[in-house]
Amino acid sequence: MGAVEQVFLECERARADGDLIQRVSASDKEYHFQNWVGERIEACGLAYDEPGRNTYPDFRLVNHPEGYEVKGLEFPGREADYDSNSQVPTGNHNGREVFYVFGRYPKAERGVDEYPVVDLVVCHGSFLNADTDYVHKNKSFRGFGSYGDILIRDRKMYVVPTPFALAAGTAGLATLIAPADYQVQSSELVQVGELNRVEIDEVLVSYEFNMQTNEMVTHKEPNPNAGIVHQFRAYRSRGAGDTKTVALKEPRS
DNA sequence: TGCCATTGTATGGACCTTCG
DNA sequence: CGAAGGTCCATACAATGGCA
Repeated sequence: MGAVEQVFLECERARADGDLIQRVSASDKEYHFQNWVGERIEACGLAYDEPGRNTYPDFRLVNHPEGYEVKGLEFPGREADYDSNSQVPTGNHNGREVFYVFGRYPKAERGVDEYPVVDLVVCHGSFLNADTDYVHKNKSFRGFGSYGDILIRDRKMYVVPTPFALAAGTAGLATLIAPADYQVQSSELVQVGELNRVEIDEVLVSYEFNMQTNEMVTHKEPNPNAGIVHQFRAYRSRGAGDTKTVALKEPRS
């Protein structure tokens, strides 16, 4: 069985069994859910490189060319998109397949250090962005301000639609979204939908910011992959909401 | 004078808050 | 609500300064 399949099924088992997320500290907003996913990978017996703060994807498997990027979201809360600061989502990074693990959990309550996973989506990175060529780079320069000593960071903060916003039928359940050509091996996985994402006609290649008018202009070029359809399939764990179908929502413009 | 420990700066991750 | 603006701070990397 493919590693993602194992990880997904274990996540769903843990969610359904009510294995709780443990808050690390009062101010922790990034490790609690990551740790929960780490325990799942561990439960699968998969070896991984320890995630650091600036590693991408968070968990990199040692014996499979595969990695998992973890995103925790409060529920109810922000649903349409998530901040992907300085990291464009991709389905392939350094020769590794990248899967995103989105998990939603209840809003933090004072004095409550354990809480359940409401729902989750494991999706291939290419579902969020099909491109693998773009290389992200932040640049900065000094010289701004009356004294010329202020540094400006051109820090691109990518804001990406969440799979919950992209695909209807994902709320309250656990869903795996994989490329259509991905060979599912586990009989525990039931297909619950097909999702086709179509590439746009023009891609953004640059932008300029005028600091006097605060105008920003973007420049586009024809997309060599215009019209290409990227096909995905949604799966659920057998018996766990496998009659509820998943379909792409109307895209936002 | 080369090595290492310490300090400083840049980068990146992950939310939160406010306003229209 | 969602978009824009903001906060916090852990790390990576660079610079500095003792000291054998």
